[in-house]
Amino acid sequence: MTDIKEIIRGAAEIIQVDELEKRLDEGRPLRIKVGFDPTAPDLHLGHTVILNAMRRFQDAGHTVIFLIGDFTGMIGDPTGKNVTRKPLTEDDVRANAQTYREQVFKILDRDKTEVRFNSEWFSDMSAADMIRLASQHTVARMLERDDFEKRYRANQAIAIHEFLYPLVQGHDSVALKADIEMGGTDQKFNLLVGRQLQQQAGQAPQVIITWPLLEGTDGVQKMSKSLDNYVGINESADDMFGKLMSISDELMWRYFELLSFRPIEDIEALQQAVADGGNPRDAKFALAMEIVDRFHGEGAGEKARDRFIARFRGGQMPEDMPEKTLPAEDGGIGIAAALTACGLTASNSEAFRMIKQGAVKIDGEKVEDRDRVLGAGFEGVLQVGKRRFARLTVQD
RNA sequence: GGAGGGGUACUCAAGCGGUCAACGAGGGCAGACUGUAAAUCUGCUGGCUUAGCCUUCGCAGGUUCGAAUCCUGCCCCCUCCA
Repeated sequence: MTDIKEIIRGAAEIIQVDELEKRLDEGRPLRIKVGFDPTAPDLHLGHTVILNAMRRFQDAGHTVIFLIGDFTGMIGDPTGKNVTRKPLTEDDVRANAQTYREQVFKILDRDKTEVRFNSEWFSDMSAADMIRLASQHTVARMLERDDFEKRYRANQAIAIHEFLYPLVQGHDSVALKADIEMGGTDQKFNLLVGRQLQQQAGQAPQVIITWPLLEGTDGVQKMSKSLDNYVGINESADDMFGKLMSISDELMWRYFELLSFRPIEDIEALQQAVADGGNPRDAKFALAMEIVDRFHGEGAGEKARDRFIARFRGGQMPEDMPEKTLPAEDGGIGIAAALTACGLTASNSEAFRMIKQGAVKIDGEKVEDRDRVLGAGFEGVLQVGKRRFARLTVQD
């Protein structure tokens, strides 16, 4: 039996702990519901925090319900920013769901996962039923939600349908008879509505477990694609490894807690080793290897680490890099134009700046002459900074 | 419907007739130092056929030798009143 402490490690909040313990004591497989937005199927490590928790429940013998909010997607969670959101077509939803499946089962146990759509019980719901659902909650209680309250006080618009979102999500819990619902800390209010609706429907209220939003590689803001501080689960092993190595030491422990499957004692041992003078880099290696292994298969992490070491400690070039062949004009091509054509710099102006700063190398040799011309027949590796490489051939 | 305030480069934010490709901060990139970490220091951060030239300050016109800066019209945002 898996230790409950292990399962809920890193959780932000549990409502109520004693209810959770009681249900676990019942000895039956619990139904754990987690809802996913059907619009953003490109997962990054931030999303995996909750997937990992789901997996731990599965390993302890429980059933996980992967709920795709296709009906809810038509409403759009109130963010205050995007009042209007393009409704998804059925085809979109199906395609997104497929992408989800492919990515999600890298972590979840397929056999212990129930994939459901909330359109199952909503698309046929009558207007009368919907109004009946709406009657189960009050405006005052809706306004308890932080962002509603702020917007209301600030005289900003709140559309009626936004009030419906928590109700719809809560009704999902009723329909699924969820024992537990998990979500990000930003979901707390919606999850609480589920508790209430279940109670009104005569069900035992679900236990709520919220998970922190993982910080991105910058260590400050939450991981998100738009902030470009994310590590995508479909990224190459080398990119993934490199990005993980670039996080700060402090953040590394956070990632260990939320992303690693290592037992807590192991992590504490690593922490102790670093405190005793061990190189934190080695702990980071362990973290990066574990995560690369998870998404690229056993052994991929070790290989990624070896390449990493070879490249950065030994100062070697990466094995694979973009290759480019350019035509020689008037017998050659200017270094700046070549860098830009290879995508290493955004413009010739930037290329000149980089050369001036001593950031440009050809086959490892620093380029000093900004007007250098690469003649026809040139073959070599262009480099800007530490990480941008391209292999270039100049043709006649 | 009325009154007022504002739209400047990735973001915030100065400038209010020439010395402005545009202060400063953040972010980003690069160099040094390292463990491709953090912190720190330094530089860069519109484009080009790059020691010169070209295009930028909501949009379109106008005044002027010269405008981000003045005038006119338009669009958008915010605040107060109805």
